[in-house]
Amino acid sequence: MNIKEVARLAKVSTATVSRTINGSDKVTPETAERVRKAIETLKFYPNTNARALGSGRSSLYGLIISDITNPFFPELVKSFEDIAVQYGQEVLIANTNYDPHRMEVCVSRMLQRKVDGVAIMTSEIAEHLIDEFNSRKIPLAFLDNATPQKGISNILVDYAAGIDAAVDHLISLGHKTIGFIAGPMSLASARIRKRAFINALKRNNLKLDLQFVEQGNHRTDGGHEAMSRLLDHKAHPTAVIASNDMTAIGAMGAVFERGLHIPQDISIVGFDDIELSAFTQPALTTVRLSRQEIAKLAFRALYNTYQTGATKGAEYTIQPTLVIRKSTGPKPAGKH
Amino acid sequence: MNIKEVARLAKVSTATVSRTINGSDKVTPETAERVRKAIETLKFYPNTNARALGSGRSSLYGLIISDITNPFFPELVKSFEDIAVQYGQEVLIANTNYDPHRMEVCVSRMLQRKVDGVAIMTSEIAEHLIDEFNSRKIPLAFLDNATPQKGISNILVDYAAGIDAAVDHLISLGHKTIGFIAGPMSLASARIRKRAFINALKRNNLKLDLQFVEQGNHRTDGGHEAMSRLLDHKAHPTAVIASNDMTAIGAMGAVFERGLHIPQDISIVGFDDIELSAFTQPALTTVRLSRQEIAKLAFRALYNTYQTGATKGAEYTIQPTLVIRKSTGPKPAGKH
DNA sequence: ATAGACATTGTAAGCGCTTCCATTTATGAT
DNA sequence: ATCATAAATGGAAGCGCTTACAATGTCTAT
Repeated sequence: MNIKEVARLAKVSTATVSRTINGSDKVTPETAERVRKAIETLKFYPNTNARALGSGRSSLYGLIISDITNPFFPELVKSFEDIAVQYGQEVLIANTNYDPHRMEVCVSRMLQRKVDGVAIMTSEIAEHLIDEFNSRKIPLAFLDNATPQKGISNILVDYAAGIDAAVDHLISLGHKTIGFIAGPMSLASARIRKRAFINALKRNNLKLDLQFVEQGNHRTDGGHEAMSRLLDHKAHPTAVIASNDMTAIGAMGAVFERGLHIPQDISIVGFDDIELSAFTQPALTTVRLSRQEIAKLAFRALYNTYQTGATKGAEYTIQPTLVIRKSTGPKPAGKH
Repeated sequence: MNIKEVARLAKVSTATVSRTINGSDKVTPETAERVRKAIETLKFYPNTNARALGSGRSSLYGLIISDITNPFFPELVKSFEDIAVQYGQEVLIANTNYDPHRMEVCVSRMLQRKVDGVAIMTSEIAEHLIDEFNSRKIPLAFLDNATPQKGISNILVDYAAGIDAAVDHLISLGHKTIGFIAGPMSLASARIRKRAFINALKRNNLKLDLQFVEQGNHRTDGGHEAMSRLLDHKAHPTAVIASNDMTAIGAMGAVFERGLHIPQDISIVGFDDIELSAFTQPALTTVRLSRQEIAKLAFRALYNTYQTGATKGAEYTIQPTLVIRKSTGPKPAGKH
């Protein structure tokens, strides 16, 4: 079953069938109708591989993530696909599994499939791999690229604004001693969040006690351990901000283990607003980072760059927003 | 950059380059080495579209799911990809968004990309769409296909065994009045789970009180409401089994709202063991349904069928296993 | 030295589309 | 009626591979 058979049945040339499929305006409505009917009766599905090969356009956009089982990504993937579908494009997903070596495999897949653009939503990528895309003029869009390059689009997140909102919220609840559980310092975004926290304290004239800035790893276990250490201090903070939600969830577990209550004894704030966060007990107050917005901006940047052949990438900044749920409350009376 | 340039640089024909890429044994090691070096220096990536078109094999396997943001699926997707990679195959993911109409789009994508097989992990699919695959001899693998057909592989889940294990566990903890929150009756698997629950009670000579068999919807809100209704009974069950984890999580929220404690006042058991379940407070005891096993069996069935050209599909049964965490405990003293 | 068998490599015809260019047909101005 | 112009359609080359088949080279047995 191919375009030739359709052409035969519709009594037109293959060129006309192709034009009909692609919605060219150079086909009379009657001819188009005849072709469409032929396609229908033959149950013909145009071969994507042949189309891509013939046209030189794959209509495929790559999306490289760390790991689909990491709760941060599913919503991002879904949003990216939704917007791609709106533009009549398809999506190729690849995950690195946090392994720089696997990034090569991901890039290779993208290159072999001749994608029209790639969104890279995970940090580590070697310079020479970026070059592969550049030399082939394949548009790239990064999330949080620390060292932006000409021609590459970049989605920046205003982490500072998000952290500020969290700190302000806690201050408005009367908290004066606020702790922080940082993410891995190898991650640029984690470093920025930590710094933003320190700056926010300064801005509000709260004293910064470095023993209340603990180190986590953006996973639950790290959050659990860091919070345990925080609680070991006789005068521990009455509120703690975690660098991401998984950390916050781990931290909550540590609080419960000590027989303390959230938010009566201690308030917790996360970052990201993963789906899980609405279902913790109590529901987690967190700084929402809209994956939908990230996906939309990234896709549009890629699409526009590909279509216009632009040589310089776009740059966007996303504002996270505070989502107040049940894990934050007034500073407990009698505490400092 | 194409195979021709590689051939020129390596001073061989394109056929030899192709053979080298595909690991044919009809190439002298020295020649192969020369070709490989040429590929390396030219940074050549073979065009997947051309390969598929030329060979008639796409080496692509489709995976149709409901929605990647549904916590049941990410692990399934990951496992499916992992096993596919092991076999040197690629994966095309499509989601229906629970919309039968979107299923047509998914099928269309699969057909256009000429996939070598499709795993359908979501229920509703119209008969005529199945025919499209059958007539093209594209292997199919279903999860829980209620009406199995010749030529189609089927992964069955022994839901009854899972529910039995949950009931036995609760009985061993002393519970005598056990409630159940069912899933949507439109779902075959939900119907089976409910029936299995009723049978398990019978088998253990526990009296079945139909007012303790509530209706949920496999989402948190349904679980919440159903549990609220259950708790309205003055003599409510001391343990409740939910048809899936999302339901169980919603139910837990309802319990907390009444100021009751889990598992001291009431025990809760879920089904599926989604990632979230290990992080609820308390961690959810649940019946684990291994998505990894499902994915492996489905992929292997498809791959084998495609390779051998077999006309009859395989059938497998998966045994779920009880995962005991913290949401179940001894029947509260003084209760019936 | 020579024929036959076998291993390696090359030639070229597809695979199923898209699209440039040529051709045909319709339209309108003169 | 006639010709220029535009619109619709067709012919065919090409996209980058794979692979059947042909050609070449090597080696052994005679």
